[in-house]
Amino acid sequence: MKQNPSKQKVMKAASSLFFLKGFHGTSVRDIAQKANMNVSSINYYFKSKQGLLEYTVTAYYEAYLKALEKTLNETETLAPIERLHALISTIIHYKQSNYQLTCFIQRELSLDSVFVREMAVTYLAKENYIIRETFYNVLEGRVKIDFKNYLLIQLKGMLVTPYILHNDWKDQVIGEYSHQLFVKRYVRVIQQWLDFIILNGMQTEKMLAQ
Amino acid sequence: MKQNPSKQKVMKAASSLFFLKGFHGTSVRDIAQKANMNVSSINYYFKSKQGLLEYTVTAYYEAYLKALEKTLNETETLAPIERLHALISTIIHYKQSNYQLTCFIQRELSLDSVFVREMAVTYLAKENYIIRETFYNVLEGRVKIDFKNYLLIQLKGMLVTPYILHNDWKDQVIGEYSHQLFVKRYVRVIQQWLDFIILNGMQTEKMLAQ
DNA sequence: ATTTGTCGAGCAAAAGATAAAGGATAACAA
DNA sequence: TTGTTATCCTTTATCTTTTGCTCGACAAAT
Repeated sequence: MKQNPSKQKVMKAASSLFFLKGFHGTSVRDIAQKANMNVSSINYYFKSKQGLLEYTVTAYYEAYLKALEKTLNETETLAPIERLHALISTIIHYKQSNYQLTCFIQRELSLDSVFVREMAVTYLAKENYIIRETFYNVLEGRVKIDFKNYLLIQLKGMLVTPYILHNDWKDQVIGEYSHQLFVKRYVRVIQQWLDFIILNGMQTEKMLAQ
Repeated sequence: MKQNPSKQKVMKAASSLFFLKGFHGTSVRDIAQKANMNVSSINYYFKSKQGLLEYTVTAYYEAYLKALEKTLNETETLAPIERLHALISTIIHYKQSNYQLTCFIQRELSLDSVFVREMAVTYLAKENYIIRETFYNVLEGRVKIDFKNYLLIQLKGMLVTPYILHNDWKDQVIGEYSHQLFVKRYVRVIQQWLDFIILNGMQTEKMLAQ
């Protein structure tokens, strides 16, 4: 996937601005200026502003899903819980190494547009499937079906929280903040929660049944 | 806080559209059309599009903080954990009863603008203070300081997750979905997590210290 | 009769997009 | 070497639509 350097330059500038101002809040002129590039060049490469968005987001998700599948393949022999741990680690690593795009996409995904719906069908469904199956394999027999949903959402929430509350986050973790350290610690926080879920599944379920 | 009905009509239409399309993705004409109202009237009432935004968001947060403080006052005599439970319940209730605005504001808060920074200083700081103090009172002596941060973020993440992953959410909870039931269940999921944190504080801390 | 609210028309700026012309580069033939 | 052609990229200038907002007229209410 070697890329045209100009194209890359535009995508980088766009990601940065989309992250700060949102898609509609960013003009093609802004992007052109930030990338030291001409407006027409951007339209030449990406056809339109929408095209730039689609190209960038698609590239993000293609690489993301590839990473998830790679992890699944490499952990086929491991126990379900180990596999889930590995998957979580991969997810957080990828998101962290594409920080701005992750935040931007997460935000934009909650909008209502044809593009978002297309992404949902093409990529989110797949991501959801992978996470769900891997997670449910761990829960197997420990928790009632209708309660699994809540736990799954809780897990997914943890996977996106740092990229939504990123303002809070930076305030809190200031000083010791670094990507590596963050990833290491946060992955462990999630895994800790997981272990709790597995051990206490039965009790939790009882409480909720009221 | 009795309001002008026209003003209310505009705010309702705006909330709905901002929720779907975002602030920059919504034009004043869209809002006017949805509210069966003239563009000029909107500018008459709110001075500008930005004014409409500020008015709406401010009203949201004023009522929100008022609700939080009311809960704090009403639970002064209770144990810290009970107090936190009550606070969480109030938060989720309020967010759920202003669903679209909650989703919209949560999304827009991650943008970079003077308005967001103003909101952060005026309201988010206060909200954060309330949640943090109430939460830390519960953790008192159970967990090391630098680990508290992670737990606080995790808690805050749970409080916003439903309003960020609302697409996933509706897919998952379909059928049994209703606001009351949701609130009841979700609050309990969080409280369950809390109980775990308190009981296992020491162990968790050890694991993370590595 | 004065304040308050509503409306249609329209302006000026911004934003998305395109057209057309001009390099640069490489392949190829004279 | 030199000239021709084709392709890819960049730039300048321009077009069109959208958007935020105002103005002045008119109506309603107090």
